[in-house]
Amino acid sequence: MNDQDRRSMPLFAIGIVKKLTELTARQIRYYEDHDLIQPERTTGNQRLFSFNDVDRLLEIKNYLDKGVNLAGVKLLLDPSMKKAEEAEEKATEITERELRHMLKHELYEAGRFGKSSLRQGELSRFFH
DNA sequence: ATTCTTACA
DNA sequence: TGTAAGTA
Repeated sequence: MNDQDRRSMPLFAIGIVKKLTELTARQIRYYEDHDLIQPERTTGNQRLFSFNDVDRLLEIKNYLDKGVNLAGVKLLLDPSMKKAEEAEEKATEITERELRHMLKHELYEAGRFGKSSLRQGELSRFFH
């Protein structure tokens, strides 16, 4: 078994994830409803989160703290966002005034790092 | 004891 | 988002 398999392995119940991310169960479930994460389910319908899910939630939390709304976070975490211009259009179209001003410039620079660099540390430094 | 869904403040 | 209710 390789690292990727390990990172995507369904291991933690929501109670663990709450402690790890300091998010409420309400928020975690809400983000799932909005397709920002897709945790596995046990036979009893209980959510099981992987390391990737936890990292993802941490990133979501960071963006949210920076003032980006769900629509914006969704775009930032979307693998299809390879070009800043593309994301910029969608962002301004969906979240209008919220992201338009702030995200315009920052997404442009962030986009220059490409998909693989759209991770926690690297991109977050653009959001001040 | 925990988590889940639904629904209302 | 928080929280209450009724379950699984």
